[in-house]
Amino acid sequence: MTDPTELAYFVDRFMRRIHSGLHQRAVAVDTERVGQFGGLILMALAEMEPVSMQALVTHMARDKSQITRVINSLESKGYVASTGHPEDKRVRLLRLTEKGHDLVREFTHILGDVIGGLTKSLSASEKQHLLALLRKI
Amino acid sequence: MTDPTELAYFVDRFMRRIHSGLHQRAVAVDTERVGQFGGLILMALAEMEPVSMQALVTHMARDKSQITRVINSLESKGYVASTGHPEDKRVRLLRLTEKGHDLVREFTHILGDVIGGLTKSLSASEKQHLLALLRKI
DNA sequence: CAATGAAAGTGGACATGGTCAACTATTTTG
DNA sequence: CAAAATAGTTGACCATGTCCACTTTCATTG
Repeated sequence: MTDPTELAYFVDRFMRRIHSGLHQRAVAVDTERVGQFGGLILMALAEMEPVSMQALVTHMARDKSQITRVINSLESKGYVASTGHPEDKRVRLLRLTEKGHDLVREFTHILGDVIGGLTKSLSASEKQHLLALLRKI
Repeated sequence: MTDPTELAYFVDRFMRRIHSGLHQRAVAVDTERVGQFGGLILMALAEMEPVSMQALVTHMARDKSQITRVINSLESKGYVASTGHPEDKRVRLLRLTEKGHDLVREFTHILGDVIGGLTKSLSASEKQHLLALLRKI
C-alpha cells in the first residue's frame, strides 16, 4: 500500500470509529436529535462565538447551504441565537444560548471519553505530537 | 478547546479536505459513478483479495448491509467478481477484475496527489511519524 | 452617484452514506 | 439432532454532502 493510500485509510477508519462511538453514546444526551454534525457545530460555536455564518462555513469546510440548514435547526431547538450584524445587514451573527452551552458541555465530555478510548494506546506525549502534526496540516 | 475536541476537529477537517479534493479530481476517471466509498473499497480489495464480505466489513468498519450494496454495485459495473467459498457456502469471496485494478491505479494516483497537496507542510519524516501514530491507534 | 459586480445567506433538488431490524441459508456446538 | 452462531441480503429511514439559482446588501469604479 502506498503511503498516501494508507494514510487516507487510517484517517477514514479513525473518523469512522469516532462516528460510531458517538452514535452509541450520544443518544442519551441528544434528546432533540441535533446529530453529530449539529454537535460539532455547537462545539465550534462555543469557541468562536459570536461568529458569522461565513466564518463558520470556512472553519468547518462545508457548503454554506448545509450550515444554513443546521443553524436554522439548532436555532429552532433553542441551542443557538442569531442577530443581525450592526454594521453589515447581510451578516447573521451566531451565539450559543445557555441551553446550547449545556449541551456542548455534555458533548465535550462524551467526545473526550470516545477519543480517549480510541487513543488509549498512545502515551500523553504521543497524543500531543499527533495533535501538533494535524494542526500543521 | 480541550484536547480531544481539538483532535476530533482536526481529523474531521482533514477528512473533509480529502473528501472534497477527491470530489473535484475524481470525476474525470470515475466514469461509472463508483463514488468515493466505492473507490476506497476497491483500494482495500486490491490489498486484501481474495477476501470475504465479512473481512471487508471489519476492515472498513462499516455496516455489513452497506458493504453488500456497494459490492453489488461494483460487481454490476464490472470492477469486482465474486465466487462462493469452496468450503463454506455462506461466504462470498471477492476479487478485483482487471477493470477494477485499472481503476484502483487511477484512484491511487489521484489520492496521492490530493493527500500530497494537503500534507505538503509536513516533512517526509513528519509524514512517516503521523502514519506511525495513526497506525498505533 | 449610478451601474456593476462581489459577498452573505437561503432554499430546492438530488446523490451518497450510515443505521437498524428482520430475514434466509448455512455452519458450529452442546 | 436442536439450538445458537455466522455470512450475507433486503427494506425503510435518517443524516450528510453537492450544486445551482436566487435575494439582499455592500463595495468599487467610471
